[in-house]
Amino acid sequence: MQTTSGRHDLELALGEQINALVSATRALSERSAATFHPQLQPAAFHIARWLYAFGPARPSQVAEAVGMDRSSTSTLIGKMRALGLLDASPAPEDRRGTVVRLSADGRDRVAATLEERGKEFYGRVRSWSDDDLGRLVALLGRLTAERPALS
Amino acid sequence: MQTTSGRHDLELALGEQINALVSATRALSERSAATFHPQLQPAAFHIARWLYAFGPARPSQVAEAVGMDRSSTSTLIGKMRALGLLDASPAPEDRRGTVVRLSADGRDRVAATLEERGKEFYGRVRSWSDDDLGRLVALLGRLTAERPALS
DNA sequence: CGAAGTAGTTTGCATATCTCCACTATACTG
DNA sequence: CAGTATAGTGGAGATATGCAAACTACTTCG
Repeated sequence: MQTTSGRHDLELALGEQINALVSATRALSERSAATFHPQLQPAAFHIARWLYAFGPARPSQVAEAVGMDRSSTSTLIGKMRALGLLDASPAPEDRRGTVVRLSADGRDRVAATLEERGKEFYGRVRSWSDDDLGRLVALLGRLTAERPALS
Repeated sequence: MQTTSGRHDLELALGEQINALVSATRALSERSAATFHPQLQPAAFHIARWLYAFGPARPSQVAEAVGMDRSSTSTLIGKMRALGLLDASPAPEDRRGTVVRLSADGRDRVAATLEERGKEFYGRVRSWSDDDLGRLVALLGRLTAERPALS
C-alpha cells in the first residue's frame, strides 16, 4: 500500500482533514476576531494573528498572506499602529517599504485571544495522551514551519 | 497537579499551531471561496465545505457552526439549492425544520476546490514519510471527529 | 384548547471589506 | 539623467455580511 496512489490518497486525506479543522474553527475565529480589540474591525485580528504566527513582515506580504487587499491591510495596520498593537520600522533594503511587527501589547492580546478561544477546543483533547498531543503539535509545527508559498 | 503545567503548555502549543495553520490557509480559503461557484458569494463555500466535512445538518446548526447568522445562511442555502448544489429534505422529527445535504454535484465541486487548493499545500509535505503524513492525518481526524461543541 | 416557544424565511438597514483608481516616494533600467 | 516599475497610502463606489425585527408553520406545555 506504499504506492504512489496511496500517497495521493494520503495527501487528499490531509486536505480533507485540514478542511475539517478550518471549518470547525471558523466560527470561533470569527467570534474571536470580533472581540480581539473593541475598536478594531474583525479583519484586524487576522492580520495580528498572522504576524503572531509568522513574525514581522512587509504590509504587502501580510496582505497577500491573509488574502486581503493592500488597501484594507494598510488601513487596518494604520489603526493598529495608532492603538499601539503594531510597530513599524523602515525596511532595511528598500526605503519604499516598511516592516511591521506586533508590539508586546499586541502579542499579549493575540495570545490572550487565542487562549480564550482555545478553551473551547481543549475539551476535545482532554482524553488524549500527552504523547499523542505532543505528536500532533510537532507535526503541525512541521507543516506550518515555512511561511505560506503563495501563488 | 504539577504535571498539568506541561499539559497546559502542550494545549497552548496546540492552539498556536492551529492558529498558524488557519492563518496560513486563510488566503487560500478566501480565494477558493471566490472560485467555488461563479454565481455565489464567498461565504457559500464555507457552508458547502462544512457540509462536506461534517455531513447533513439543519440550517441553524450550519449557521452556528460556521459563525454566520441565520438570515445569511438561509439566503445562501436557498441559492445553492437553486443551483443544484444542495438538497433539502424535511427534518424527520420536527416538521418545522429541514435537513440540507450536498448534492453529488455539490460534493464534487467542493472536492475539486479542495484539491485545487491543496496543491499549493502538498509541496510542504513532499519530503515527509508516508508514516508521518499518515500520523498527522489520523491525529487531525481524531481532533475533528466530533462536530464542534459550540458555546 | 390556547399560549408560548422554536425553525426557517424574508426584509431593511448598518457596517466591513473589495475593487478600482490616484498619488507620493523610492527603486530600477537604459 | 529620463522613464518605468514598485511599496505604501488614501478615497469613492459596489458588494457581502451582520443585526434586528416581522412573519409563517409547527411544536410543546399548561
